[in-house]
Amino acid sequence: MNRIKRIYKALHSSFGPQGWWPVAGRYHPGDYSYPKTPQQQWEIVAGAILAQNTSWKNAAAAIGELRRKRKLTVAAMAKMPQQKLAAMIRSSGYYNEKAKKLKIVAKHVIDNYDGKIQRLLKKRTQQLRKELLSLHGIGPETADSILLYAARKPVFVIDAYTRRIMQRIGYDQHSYEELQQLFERNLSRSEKIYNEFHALLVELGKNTCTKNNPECRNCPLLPLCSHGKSVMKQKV
DNA sequence: TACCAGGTCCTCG
DNA sequence: CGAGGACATGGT
Repeated sequence: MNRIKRIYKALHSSFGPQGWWPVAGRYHPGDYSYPKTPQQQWEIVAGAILAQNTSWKNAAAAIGELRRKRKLTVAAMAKMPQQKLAAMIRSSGYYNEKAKKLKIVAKHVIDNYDGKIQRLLKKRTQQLRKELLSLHGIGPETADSILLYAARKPVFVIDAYTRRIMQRIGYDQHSYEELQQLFERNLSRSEKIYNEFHALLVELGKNTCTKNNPECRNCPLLPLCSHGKSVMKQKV
């Protein structure tokens, strides 16, 4: 078994299934049947934008507010005044930028897919990826999150946690594409595995492999990590 | 008080 | 290319 697979196995054994992406307000561990509806697909697309460089808690509060006000739909966001939308998603931070981005994507779906998000998400993976990246406000991580979690395509998502963890373990890849290829080349092309793996990396990055003072003592990757080993050696 | 959090865009060398 | 700044709230 290669090193990447060993990392996955160690994380999965330690943490168990994560149940990403949170849909309908909660996680669904071990249940890969989401999203079940276009409404839920859009919830993931919007969530991916709202979560940009922000804690999930803050993004989730914005999603909750949109749901409460019945604005968590393509049609509602496309026609709502940007300023009004911005006020509703205030908790997610960068609310003016994000309101603009949400409207751009919603309008794109209205103008090109009759407002049906499922039509957009049904396109072939690479074509869809390019189309998403062409929209202002959707970069590689957001595009790949949409591909993996909303469209359920086998695309590995790279985020800040993944970068930090892989760098500490000892990998020298640094660009988005390099890291993505590292994972995709060493794993079966499986949407479920990519889904769980990314979620597990986030779990590790949030609670153990933190930016400052990582808890290497309790890290399931300690035997596989160059940083962890040197830290533990010094501790003695 | 600072720093961090499930990025992206723009500008400048 | 890569570095640096702007965008902004809520938790510790």
